[in-house]
Amino acid sequence: MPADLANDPLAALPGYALRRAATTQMAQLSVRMGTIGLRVTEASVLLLIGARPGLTSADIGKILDIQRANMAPLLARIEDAGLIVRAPIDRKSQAILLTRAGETRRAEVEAITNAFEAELLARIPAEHRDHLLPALQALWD
Amino acid sequence: MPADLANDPLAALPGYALRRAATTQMAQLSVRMGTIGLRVTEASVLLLIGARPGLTSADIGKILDIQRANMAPLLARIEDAGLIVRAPIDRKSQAILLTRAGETRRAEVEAITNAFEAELLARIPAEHRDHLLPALQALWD
DNA sequence: TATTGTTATACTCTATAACTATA
DNA sequence: TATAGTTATAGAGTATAACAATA
Repeated sequence: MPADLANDPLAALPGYALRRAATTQMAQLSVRMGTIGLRVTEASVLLLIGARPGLTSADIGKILDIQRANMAPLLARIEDAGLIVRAPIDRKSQAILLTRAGETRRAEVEAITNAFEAELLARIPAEHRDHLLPALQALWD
Repeated sequence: MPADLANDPLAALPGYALRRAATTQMAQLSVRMGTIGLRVTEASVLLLIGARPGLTSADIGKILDIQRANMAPLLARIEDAGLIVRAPIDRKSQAILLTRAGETRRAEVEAITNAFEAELLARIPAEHRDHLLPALQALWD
């Protein structure tokens, strides 16, 4: 059901609209990432590692706002899938790097992401479009 | 961590910013609703029932995009808390109505919501502020 | 002392399937 | 036949606490 001011008194609230827009869009992105066997969070990690190889698990968690405790099983899944390897930095930390298969998968994630982002922006009336990203960035911390 | 274009290549993606902004803001709203013993979804139901008394469980679910199966335990919780009652419409459907205690709680939800929404908008640079709601509504269905 | 990586655990939201009863 | 309400169940994201090992 699209935003319906007449019947839904919550539809006029930016915070509520933010939640509804995010859940709807993320559900759609989840379906697309599912076609290549990835969850959205796993896909976001592949994009980050591709852009910044050598980050540690803790680094990735801080940047993507994922708790260290939740990074462990996430990395285990994409490692089991052969997409990443761990290179020891010292006896405590490990750099996360993409494998060849991981780089291939990352490129697929990038293609899906670019198409998704383009379609998302296309849905927004032109006069509002360029304001979305800066407005959202101001709400994020 | 706020949006950081230099270190987070995902920060320039509107869809990713949408997710981050929504999770951050909803976590904050969740804390505030928690002070009156409610979850965000429960609070949204109280606001809707207050504005449109007599809706059925199925109606509420369709408007708020909550599955019928998930409405059952949600309504059971706020009924057990004495905030709503059910009035039979026929032998199959029930109208959901606020009790006196429910109306009091709804007013508290409204106050929290108004303060939250005002603070949310205040964070957005003025030139972008009025564009957020229409942009989000265009993404929601 | 602080940080890394990990395990265990729990809560919330969301999703589907299946069932009974009634419109 | 379709809809209302419910139960059971599972997947996903998120959160805290606790631990061993190392910086």
